[in-house]
Amino acid sequence: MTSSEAWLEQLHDNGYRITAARRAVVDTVFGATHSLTPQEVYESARKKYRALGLVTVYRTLEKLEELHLIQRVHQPMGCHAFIAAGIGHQHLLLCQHCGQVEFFEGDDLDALTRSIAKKTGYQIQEHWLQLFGLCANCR
Amino acid sequence: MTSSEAWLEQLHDNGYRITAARRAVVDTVFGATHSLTPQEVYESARKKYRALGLVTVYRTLEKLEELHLIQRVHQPMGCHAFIAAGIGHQHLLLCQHCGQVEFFEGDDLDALTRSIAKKTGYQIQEHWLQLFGLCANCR
DNA sequence: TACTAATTGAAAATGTTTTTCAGTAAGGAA
DNA sequence: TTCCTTACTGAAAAACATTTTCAATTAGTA
Repeated sequence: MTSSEAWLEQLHDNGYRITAARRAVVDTVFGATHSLTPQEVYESARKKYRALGLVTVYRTLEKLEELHLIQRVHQPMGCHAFIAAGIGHQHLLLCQHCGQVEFFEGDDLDALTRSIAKKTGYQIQEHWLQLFGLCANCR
Repeated sequence: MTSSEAWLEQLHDNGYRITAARRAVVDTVFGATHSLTPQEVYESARKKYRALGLVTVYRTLEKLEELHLIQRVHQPMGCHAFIAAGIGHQHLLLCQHCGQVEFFEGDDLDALTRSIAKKTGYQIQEHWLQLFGLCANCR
């Protein structure tokens, strides 16, 4: 089941209720190919559910992030946008022109990590890797 | 010359004036081993120059960033802190316990980049890599 | 030393996110 | 179905963060 219904089910399974407001937010963020700020989610989701309040957008995004269904996207211009989360260990690839977001996996940073750990004395626990460029359409 | 004087000189060379307020901010950020938010810079720099205003901190950080003397640090908890910039192509290593920031270089992501470019059709132009862990003292 | 334009801090304005609150409604239990 | 508890809602207010405005000050050159 790969649809926004699965997200709603996840919310329900975690004791959260399914409401019209949440449906609108979930439908908006699920399957978006660009990252969206709370304000952008609000504007878009309100087309589906007119009475939606911005506060509910913040609250719903918070819960979706907590359940790892969405994740924050970090960019030079700002870090307030969200995108549906990748599954497992994945990294982001961002188009600098149109803003499209893609995931990729298969980075092997073990050698690098070991080398840095040895050099610095750090015990490395996590890494962030993000690529920026131009997507097939924009190049 | 590796001192905060060099930063002041850079400011001067770019047509900015050197003032007591700027000295206090520069002295605070230069050589800090942890990233600092504007508020933290303000609190610390005010010990050196009591009359300093928060607005001037924002304005000075803006100029230092513009001259690539400092850079923004992105973290899960927030992206509003700054640290003295690395020289050339360097990446960040952050201690999750004490917040210490270190730089490292020598990442070779060419193979990965080429592979992702081929797979996705992207023309990759830039990358962000950041490692998180525990520093020698905190582990 | 004098002058001009950049810089200053305070206050106001703007923008974003969180909290408060009273009314509403989801969804399990009967 | 109906009832009941409790989560959820939007609006307004509050809390924060950042930027703009402005009149007074001061750096740095002529």
